[in-house]
Amino acid sequence: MTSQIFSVETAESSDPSLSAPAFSPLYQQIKGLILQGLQSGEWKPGEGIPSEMELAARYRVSQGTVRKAIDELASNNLLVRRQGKGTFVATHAEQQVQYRFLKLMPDMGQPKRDGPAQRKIIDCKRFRANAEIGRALALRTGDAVLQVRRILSFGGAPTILEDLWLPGAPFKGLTAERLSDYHGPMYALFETEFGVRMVRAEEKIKAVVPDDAQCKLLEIKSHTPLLSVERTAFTYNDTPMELRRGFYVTADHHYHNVLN
Amino acid sequence: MTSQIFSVETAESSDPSLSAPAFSPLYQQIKGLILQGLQSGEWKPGEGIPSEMELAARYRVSQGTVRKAIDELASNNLLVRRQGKGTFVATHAEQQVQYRFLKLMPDMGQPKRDGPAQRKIIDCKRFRANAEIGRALALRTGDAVLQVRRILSFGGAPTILEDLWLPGAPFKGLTAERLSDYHGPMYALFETEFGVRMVRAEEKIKAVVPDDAQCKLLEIKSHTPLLSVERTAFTYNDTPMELRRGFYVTADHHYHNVLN
DNA sequence: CAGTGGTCTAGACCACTGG
DNA sequence: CAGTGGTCTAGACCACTGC
Repeated sequence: MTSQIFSVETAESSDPSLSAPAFSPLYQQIKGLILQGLQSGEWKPGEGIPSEMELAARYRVSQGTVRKAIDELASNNLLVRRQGKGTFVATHAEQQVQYRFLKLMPDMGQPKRDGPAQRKIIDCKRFRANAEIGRALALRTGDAVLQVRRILSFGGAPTILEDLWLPGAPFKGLTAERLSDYHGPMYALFETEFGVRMVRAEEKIKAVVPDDAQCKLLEIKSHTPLLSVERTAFTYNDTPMELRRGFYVTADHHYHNVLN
Repeated sequence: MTSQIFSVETAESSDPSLSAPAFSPLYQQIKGLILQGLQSGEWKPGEGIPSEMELAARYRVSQGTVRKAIDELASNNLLVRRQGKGTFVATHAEQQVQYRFLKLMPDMGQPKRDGPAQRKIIDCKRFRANAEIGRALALRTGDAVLQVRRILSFGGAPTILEDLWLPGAPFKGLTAERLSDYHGPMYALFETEFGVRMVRAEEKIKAVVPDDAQCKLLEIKSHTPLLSVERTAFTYNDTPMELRRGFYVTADHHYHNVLN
């Protein structure tokens, strides 16, 4: 079983020294096939995927090969392995860490945040993408965009003011009411209601001075600096699906990061 | 070769339901042994470790088992694999990314920073640890501590002001002159001159207002907020070896982070 | 108990590096 | 070319879960 099942790496041109050899190990191809199943919705967040033996049979490779493929997907947080039970599609819902992408922690106290956050939706409106939003979300200027503004409070103190921009098409039907009614992480709602799963994100962080509106909403004095956190979140295929600009009050909290 | 070479997991008491089963896979034990070699200095940063086959023979396990051990150490950035050449101890010197732990990027421009940073050592003095420093570095209050203050500039603009605290014992002989003379990352100097390798770090980030001294050193106006980045860096064994408090000017730069 | 993921082995072959 | 890491297989057994 050394032969390639999938017609890859066969692009052997007359001059192999030019252009890429394009060698791709079998397990990478399997990884790609599993990824397709995830994107296509064959297996939904929270559900289990077939056992390693089943997948090995389906793709006609050994168990060790699909194992290595799954290993990588699991280390990318796309799958979750549970010994004795199976392998499951990762989800933002029913996750021990309520906010996987929120790295703001209280200065004192446990990794567990001081109780669940209070969330208040301030605004939720549609408009047409300007150049900046369009670029960030890979849309054309003028395409429909949804903007959400909300405040998160910890222990009663307003701490995070954030604006979100979402592409209008995938999120058709999202309203302030639906956001307010939903209990649980926003990304979990995106999964269950709109079939959009956030997989990865990048953040750019700066220190800024608040404007008057921000001071009022966050109940801070005008000289209190804010942490500006601009996040782009991606679904499968590195498709950007959300732009988010958050302003964090860091009087009693800090952004926590681990470097390896 | 299923039997355990190392006397582990044999602690089978009369009541196995009580206390931990303490089962540890073979490859974890191998990982521990390799780690010992790294800590003890048997293999130094930049050097190569024995080949997988050699290690397999030495530890009396299969190649696949040491392979899995090395895989984990490599994903922890302790080792670097190079196909066809061997496996090497990771080092902060001779690394493509000059500053592995510095996540400040220019707003515009490549991931490559705008040329190498200009570094200026402002101060380097010894004193005795107060309670806070002692706690952070796992020292007793009163133990010798080294404090360094320096400024990093990018393209001529002072951008980072940072204070470092180091335990006095391992860094005996460190002077401002030696720091100034050294070209390359500070952590590389720590490796080659003091045998201290930084493996992991944690950062706590806040937005703060600068004081007068910081304004003068960073050449900024008093209303310019700063990013406060407090880092604890660890060697092997999760031993804290450095406390660092940096203040970043984020007018033209941002702290870049990736979330998975 | 059967089914799942997790470990370990032994051996074959491939891709890359350097002399 | 020999030596290294990288891939793939086949099969055995272990640890955990749930019925």
